[in-house]
Amino acid sequence: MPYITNPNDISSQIAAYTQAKTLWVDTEVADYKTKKPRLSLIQVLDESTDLSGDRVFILDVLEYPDIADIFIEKIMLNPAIEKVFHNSSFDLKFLGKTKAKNVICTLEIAKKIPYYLLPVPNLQLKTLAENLCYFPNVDKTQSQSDWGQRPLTKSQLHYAKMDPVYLAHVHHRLLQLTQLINPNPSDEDLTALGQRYREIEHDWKSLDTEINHIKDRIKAAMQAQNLAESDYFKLSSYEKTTKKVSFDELAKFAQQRGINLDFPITLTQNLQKQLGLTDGLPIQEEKSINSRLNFKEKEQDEADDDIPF
DNA sequence: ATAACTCCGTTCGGGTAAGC
DNA sequence: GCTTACCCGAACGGAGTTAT
Repeated sequence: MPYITNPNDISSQIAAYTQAKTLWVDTEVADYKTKKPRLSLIQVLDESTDLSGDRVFILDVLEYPDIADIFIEKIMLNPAIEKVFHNSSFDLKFLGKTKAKNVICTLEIAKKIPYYLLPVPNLQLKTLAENLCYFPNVDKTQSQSDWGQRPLTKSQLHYAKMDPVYLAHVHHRLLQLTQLINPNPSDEDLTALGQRYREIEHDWKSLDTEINHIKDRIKAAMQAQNLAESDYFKLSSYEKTTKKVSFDELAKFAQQRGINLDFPITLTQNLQKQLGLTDGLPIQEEKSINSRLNFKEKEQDEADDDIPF
């Protein structure tokens, strides 16, 4: 685990990384609660199979923002290098913002995977590392420590080194799951999918209706008992203001003020009924095709009404 | 504290099926 | 054949999550 503090060494390490295909990257930020947070560390891993963190380089850029800028220019803005982060939107605030190219976010990937394939209470890196990759005892206690102090403690450096390791393994497993959930629709086995649907339909209906029933009861109960909070739930409410005006008044108003209100209004069935004949109205029709799944109750009997033998 | 993003609850419109 | 009930998707806005 090389911990590099010398600006020249950091620069040459950055130069070496320009040849990489994929980099797993994490940052630590000091004073993140203040108005002027400072980038403290950039941790980089270029070999996803590393389990120990031996190949992680920790670049200490706290005193060298210009070196961080070199990292941004040579690595972050380079579309040829794939950069993997967890919750990349946070790190990108310090590493190139919207100008960064070819950035992968494991949090975003994880969000796209349905719960039944990734049944975890949250999608924090620690949780994914433990549940998806079976890393024991992932320590996140240093996460909110003082990254502005020097020297950094041993456990801070250990924490900093391990994050890219977790990241690379989580990334690998997420890619596997992603492949699993994105089959080619043309190749799908509709019989197998239908059978699976039948298998779980009963449990799904039972659970779904019970969950909703319970929710409704809890909501009604908390409202009746005037509770904003119970052991398990918070009840929030907000006021919603909807402003309405009669169509006539609106038209008059717009005309008087010379306001251009030339935008289309949907003629709902209700409106059409009220209008009656709409001859002379330049109505534009937009057609859309919506498809919808309908279940067959039974296996269909071989049709006896369309095949004449 | 922040920013980006998705989730969740709600409402609305339109379409289909059930019921008479 | 007509009305009613229900379901689905779209749209909207607040809540929640994630990193340090």
